[in-house]
Order: sequence, then structure tokens, then C-alpha cells
Amino acid sequence: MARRSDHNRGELHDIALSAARKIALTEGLKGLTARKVADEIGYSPGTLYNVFGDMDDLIIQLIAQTLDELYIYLASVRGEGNPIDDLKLILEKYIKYLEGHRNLWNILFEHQLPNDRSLPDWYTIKLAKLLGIIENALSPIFPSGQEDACANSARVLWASLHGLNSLSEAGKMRTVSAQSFQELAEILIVCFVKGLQQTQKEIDTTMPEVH
Amino acid sequence: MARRSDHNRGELHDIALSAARKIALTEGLKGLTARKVADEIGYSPGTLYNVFGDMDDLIIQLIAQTLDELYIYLASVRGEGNPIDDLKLILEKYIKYLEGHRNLWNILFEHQLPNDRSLPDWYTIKLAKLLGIIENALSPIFPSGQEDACANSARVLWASLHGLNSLSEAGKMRTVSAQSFQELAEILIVCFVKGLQQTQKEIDTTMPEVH
DNA sequence: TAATATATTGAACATTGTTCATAATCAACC
DNA sequence: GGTTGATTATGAACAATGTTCAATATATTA
Repeated sequence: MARRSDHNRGELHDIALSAARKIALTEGLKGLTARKVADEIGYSPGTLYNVFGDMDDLIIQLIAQTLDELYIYLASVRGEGNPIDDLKLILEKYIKYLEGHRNLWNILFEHQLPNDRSLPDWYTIKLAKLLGIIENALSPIFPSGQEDACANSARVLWASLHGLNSLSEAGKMRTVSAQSFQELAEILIVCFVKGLQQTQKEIDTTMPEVH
Repeated sequence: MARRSDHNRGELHDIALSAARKIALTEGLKGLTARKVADEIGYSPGTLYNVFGDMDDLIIQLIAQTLDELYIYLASVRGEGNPIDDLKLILEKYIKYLEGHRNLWNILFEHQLPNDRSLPDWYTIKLAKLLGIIENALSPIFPSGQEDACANSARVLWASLHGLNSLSEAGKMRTVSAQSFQELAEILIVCFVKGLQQTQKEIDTTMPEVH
């Protein structure tokens, strides 16, 4: 058989990703197989390989879509210029997103590209956009000219939240009294940001501004 | 064929784990298959299932062994009671271990137990022992009676380091100017600990000791 | 209408984890 | 030593995975 005019290439790409998203939401990474996606869209497994290079490709695109989605979700947060408060608001929204998309979101850190392959540029760009939200919240701490330091701090915070979420999700962090992810994340945010502020204060004292 | 008296149950268990470790060191989680382990020890795949419940079981035991190994490695660090300095020493040793055991160590966070299974108690105990090292380094910050807060902070730090390592390993954190894991981890440690200390100071000021 | 291009297929391959009847060996007893 | 019985390793077999590709059915063009 061949050549149905049900969908063109682009449409196929989109409905396949939608199907993948649907499966991922309920079954997670392990349930996300080529055959299931193919079944879901009413095409054969082989067809997927005309649209995606391989399953890793499809998964990366699904993750990228998810990054976009979270970005839109978090971009609605209106901060007031206080890093700790603003980050707590962002965290709250982040957690709300997580709760509705657990299995989908976990794919973000469960999936690992083979060592010999690296992430495409458009992926890195989407990620940078999301990190921009954290950078923005942290920016009041850093004087102009220290944008790199701010970006690094945002990445540290981002990765740390990942770690917290990942380990508590996997049950690899049985805490003293069953602390929730949110509680631990707030400890992280409060202490980390306070530390950043303290560091800046120390720099100001040691090297006073030149007028 | 059957019943060779080459090895008893316990020996089989040990040489299988050794073989798994060897494979894991060079090929990581994806290369760690039942057939490869069986080949390596000169037995058939089926034999593995007389010794381990399944591959997840074997992998959990491999991870536990690795936790033990890292504990012994890190326990040799002699701190001086300054949390930041001590944690930096621990970090240095941790990184040294990582460098020699990259693929093995990554299994720790790459591997995910199916949702319906939870980690055995002896695993949690080994993990707690390792966390004790961080708790110990943090302990000067906390007054007695706040052991739980100390334990929570240690867990936050541990998970955060995981996140940093995991994302930088996966190339999912392309930093501004190619910061190394060590640089980012030091930012985390310094800021987080400063924040903890600052928080304690604030508590002391607000609620002065009762004599 | 005929020829050409192309999209879809699904059977096929190599690998996975895992199971289990079979067979080989050891231990005990006569 | 021989027979029996329990135990243990086996490897073929199964289902499921990602992936490939010759065959084929349909659109498009001439």
C-alpha cells in the first residue's frame, strides 16, 4: 500500500507529536514506543521514520514542545523585583504544571541521548528562553556587567530544582519527615538567593564603587 | 546441562556483580544487559535469574555497591569545622571519584525503578550513610535540636549536586562560557551554605537565647 | 491514458528482558 | 558401586523493542 492523501508531511509530524504527548502523559517514557505512536495515529511504524530520524529525534521534539509549553505557562508570572518572592511564585506555577504533567515532564530528565549525539541548536535556544525567566528573577541581585554571573546562577538553580524533582520523584531521597518537593525547593531558593545577595554585599564592601 | 560446582550461590552473586560493574564502567547503563553479564561470567542468561530477581534487582545492587564505595572514598576527608571549606574538599574528592567512574556513577540517576516498585530498605540505609557526610559538614551551622533541618539541607545539597552533574553530563545546560561542573557546584555550595548561615543569624537576632 | 514519482507499508532483523521444561550433576543412601 | 532424588544450569522460546527496506499502491505529470 502507499500514498494516502490524508495528511501531508507537516500534518503527520504534528499528529505524531500529539499522539506521543498523549501517550507520554499517561504512560511516561517507557510506554512511549514507536509502535504505539504509529497505532495511535493510524499509520504503520515505518511511516514514523519518514517524518522523524528515529525515536530519539521524536522524543527530543516532544521535550522541546514541553519546554515551550512550560515557558508560556511561567511567562505569565508577574514578579515585583524581589528575587526570593518572585522565584517562589515561579516555583508555585512550576509545581502546578508538574502536577498536571508528571509523566511528560519526567521524560525531560529520564531521556538520555547516546553519548555520540548532541542536542540540536533549536533545543538549546528553547532552553535558554526558559532559563531567561529565572535570570530575570535573579537580575536585581547583580550589577550591570555581571550578566554572565547571573546566567550561571540561573543555571545552577535550574539544575538544582531538576535534581530535587528527579530524586524525590524516584523515591531516592527519603527525607526525615517526608518533606515535599515544594518544601525542599523553597529551602533551596531561599538559601541560594540569600547566599547570592550576601556575596554581592561582600563584594560591595571590599571593593567600593569608584565614582 | 546443569549443576556445576564452580561457584555456589553467593560466589555467583559476587562475580556477577563484578562483571556488571566492569561492563558498567566502560559501557554505562545501556550496555549493561543480562546476556553480556552472563557471557562475562561464563554462565547462561537464565542463571542470572536464579541469583537476581530481575535486571532491576541486579542494577539496584550495583548502585548500592557504588554508594558504599563512594562513602569509603569520601569518609577519608578530614574537615576542620568550616562548612564551606569542608564541603569544597568533599566536592573535590567527589569529582575525583566521578572522573574515574563516570559511566558507573551515571547509572545512579539514569536508572529508574518502575512506578509500582520502591527501593529496598538496605538501599535507603546506605544512602543515609552517605548523606551523613554532608550532614556532618553542615552541622556547625545548626544549633542542637535542629538535626532535622540539617538533614533536610544536606538532602537539598545532595540532590542539587545530582542535578548539576546530571544536566551538565547530558549537555542540557550549555553554559555561557562553558563552565565546568566543578565551577557551578562551587557556586552552589558557597551560596547555599552562606544562605543557611545567614538564615541562622536572622533567627538568632529575632529570637535571642533565653538564659 | 500511460509513465513517472513518491508515500506507505509490513515483513524482517537484531536486540532486549524473562521464563521454564529439560537435562546434567551432586549428595545421600542402600 | 549403583540407584535414587534433589538441585541447578541451560538455552530454546516468547513477546516486545527500534529500525530498515523492497515491494506496492496511489498521485501527479506528460
